[in-house]
Amino acid sequence: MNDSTTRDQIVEAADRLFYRQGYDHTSFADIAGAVGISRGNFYYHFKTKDEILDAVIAARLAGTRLMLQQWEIQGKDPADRIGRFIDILIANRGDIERYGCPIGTLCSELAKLGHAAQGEASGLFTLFRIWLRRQFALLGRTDADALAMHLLARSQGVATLASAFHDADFIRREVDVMHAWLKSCAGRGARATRPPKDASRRAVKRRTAGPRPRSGA
Amino acid sequence: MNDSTTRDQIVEAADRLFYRQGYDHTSFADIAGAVGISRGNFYYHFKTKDEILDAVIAARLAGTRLMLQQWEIQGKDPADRIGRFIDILIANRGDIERYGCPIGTLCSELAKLGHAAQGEASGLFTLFRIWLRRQFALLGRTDADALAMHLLARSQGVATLASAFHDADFIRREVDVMHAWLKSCAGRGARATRPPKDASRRAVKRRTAGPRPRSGA
DNA sequence: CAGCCTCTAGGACGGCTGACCTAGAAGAGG
DNA sequence: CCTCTTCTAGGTCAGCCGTCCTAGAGGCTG
Repeated sequence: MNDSTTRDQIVEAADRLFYRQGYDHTSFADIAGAVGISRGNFYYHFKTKDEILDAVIAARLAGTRLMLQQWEIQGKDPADRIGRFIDILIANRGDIERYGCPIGTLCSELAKLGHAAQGEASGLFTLFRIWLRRQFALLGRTDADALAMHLLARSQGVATLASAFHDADFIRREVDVMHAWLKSCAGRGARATRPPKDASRRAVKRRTAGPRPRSGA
Repeated sequence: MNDSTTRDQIVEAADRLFYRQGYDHTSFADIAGAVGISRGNFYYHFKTKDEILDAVIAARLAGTRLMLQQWEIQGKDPADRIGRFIDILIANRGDIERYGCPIGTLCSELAKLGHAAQGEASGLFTLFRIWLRRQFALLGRTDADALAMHLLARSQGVATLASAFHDADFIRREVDVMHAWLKSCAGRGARATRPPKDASRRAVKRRTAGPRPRSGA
């Protein structure tokens, strides 16, 4: 189990190809060609194509957990951390314009295929959802989960439309709008739903266990 | 040109199957089985699978145009018409929860396949974009196109997440937020995009759509 | 009747798919 | 040297794919 084993190369190539071509449309031959190994060699590392998908999802989960952990450390405050999430759209705008969101398009495809790994794929969204929920809760919002879902949905929509219209500039504009929205969210903390509730509820300072830094990768 | 010709049945079945299973994953045998005709019979009506896709997209375009025209007539004012667009999510929430948005998922798949019909598929979005742009312009907004794209993106994101989490109730909540946002848009004319303050609370009565709003979402 | 057109059924074709097997290379340890 | 384990290459397999062909049913016209 060295650093750049064949297995890792397969997962990496499959990850990239699943993103760019879709899972169903990517064949063993495609991955083999990308890695530079023979077709039949797959059976030693993965018994079925589904196993490759599971490994790809596991790798994405691990990578996402790591990223969120680093944001947790590097971000000055919750608003700053949420801003980093929004800025993913900017950092990846080239790929998003061409292939859409890696998570959203995978979940959509697996849903249409009726694939068993739907739940694991949507777990990628859940990772962001829980993380965002905590950040919004730290801002004093009692509707933190709804805000997390709202922001996730906004990002998804931007990715879908940017891909459909091949318009990376649209991403920039919507990211600005999202940052403005975030500012208005962070400005008034204790506001719960519509009516102005009393501010007796302070920011939830749950020191809940963060995402476990488990999962080998 | 009878009413229920074999060709129409093929297009109708293909439309439904492309939506539920995806274009690439739907075979001639699937469509033939749904219609109840033999596999080889396709070649008389459509020479290639791409031709079926073109016919499906053309049918969706025609249906969407008809729906928008009727909204134009039935809607009392621009804000009311835009509200009807938002309410597609409610009317189709069952399908959206299972299969996502018919337009967005088709565009995503065709983008990954590198299919030539990408442009025609995104034309479905353009239909809504232009129509929404006109409505926002009638509201006195100078940034009508940005608002149209913003609303389209919001709808797309809601559909994607509702499908990933199999949560139709999320659709209801976000639709309420969108209606609130629309209200704040219609209030004053020339202002820039205003984000929603709250992520929950209901404020809208359901509408009874005239034509079946089966496209868009 | 014959002739023509529209439409359908069923099968055949090459090609690609995922799954699977086996021989053997590469390396470690004795 | 040999043996064992780990890993790889190449090939085989049944099965489905989109495409395409042909025979013929059914209707209409003359």
